Amino acid sequence: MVPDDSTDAVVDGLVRSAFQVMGVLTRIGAEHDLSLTQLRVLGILRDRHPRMSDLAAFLGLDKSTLSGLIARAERRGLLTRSTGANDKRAVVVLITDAGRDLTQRLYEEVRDTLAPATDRLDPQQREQLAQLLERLLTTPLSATPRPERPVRGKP
Amino acid sequence: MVPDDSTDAVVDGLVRSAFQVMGVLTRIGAEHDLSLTQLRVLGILRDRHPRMSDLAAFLGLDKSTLSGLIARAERRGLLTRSTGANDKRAVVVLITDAGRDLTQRLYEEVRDTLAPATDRLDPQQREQLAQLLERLLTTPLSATPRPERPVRGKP
DNA sequence: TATTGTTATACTCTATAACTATA
DNA sequence: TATAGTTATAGAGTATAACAATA
Repeated sequence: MVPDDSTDAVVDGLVRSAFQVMGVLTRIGAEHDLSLTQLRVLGILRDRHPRMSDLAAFLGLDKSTLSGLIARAERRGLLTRSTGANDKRAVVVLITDAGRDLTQRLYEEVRDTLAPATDRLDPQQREQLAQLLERLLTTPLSATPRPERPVRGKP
Repeated sequence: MVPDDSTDAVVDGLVRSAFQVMGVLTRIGAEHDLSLTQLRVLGILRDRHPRMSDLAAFLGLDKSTLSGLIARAERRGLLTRSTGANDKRAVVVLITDAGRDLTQRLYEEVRDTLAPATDRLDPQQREQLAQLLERLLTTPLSATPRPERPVRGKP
C-alpha cells in the first residue's frame, strides 16, 4: 500500500510515543540499577522460562550479549540459570521471587508514571487504543527485511 | 485515578509497541551505524538547532554524554557544531545536508518496515490511533524527577 | 560565583571470534 | 558436523568528577 497522510501520522505517533515510553522505562529501571534490556528480560520471564538462545532470538541480541546480561542479573538474585532437562547443552533462565517482586513494583511504577497521560482518555478510548495497538502488535514485521528497497510511490 | 483494566491494557499495549518500534529503529539505525540516540538527535535537528545543553535536557542525558555522541556524528559529517552568537560559551548543533538526507531515508525505511502493521488498519482507524496517541503525547509526565544536582563545588 | 561544554574515568551493552561441551 | 553457551576483546553509550572558558 502506498503510504498516505494517515500512515505518516500514525508512524509519527508510534515513534514519538515509543521514545516517551522508553524514557519512562529507562528512568525507572535506572533508579533500580536495571537496564532497559534487563527490565524487558524480567518482564518476559514472568510468563516464560526460555533457554538462553530463545531469549537472545526473541530480543534480537547475540547469545554472547545475553551471557553477560543474565550473569549480572543472576549475581543480584533476580533470576537463576539451570541446566536443561533433556538437552544438557541448554540453559534455562528462571525468575526468582525477588525478581518477580521487583518487576511487579517497577511495572506498577511505570503505570503510575504514565497515568497522567492515560487518564486523559476515558475508559472507552483506552479500550479502543488498546485494541488498535493490539492489532498492530499481532502483525509479523518480517524481522530482517534485508536490502531489497523497491522504490515506492514517489517518482 | 485508580487504575482499571482499560488502563492496564493500554499501558501493556504502549509498552509492547514501544519495544517493537524501538526494535525497528535500532535495527535500521544499526544498518547505517547509527545508535538509537543518534537517530533521535538527527530527527530533532531536522526542525531545531538547539544548544548542547538544550539537547541534553530534552533527551534526559548528561551534557558529557552528548559531547561524545555529537562528536562522533560530526566526524561522519552528519551535523556540525558552531559557537553561539550571543553567549560565547554555548555551542549550537546543526544538521548538515548529508545528515538531513540520511535521516529522511531512514525514516522512510521505518515507515515501510512498519507498513505491514499500519496497513492492517483502515485510514479511519489510523487517524483515530494517531489522535489517541497525540493526546497522550501532549500530556506532561511530571518530567524526570531528576535528582537535583546537589552542589558540586569544592568548599 | 554560576553556567556551558569538554575531558578523563569507569561501567554496561553490544557484537564478533574463538572456545568447550553436548548432540 | 552442528548447536548451546561462555569467554575474550573491542567499540559505543552512559554518568560522575574535574576542568577551562565565559557570563
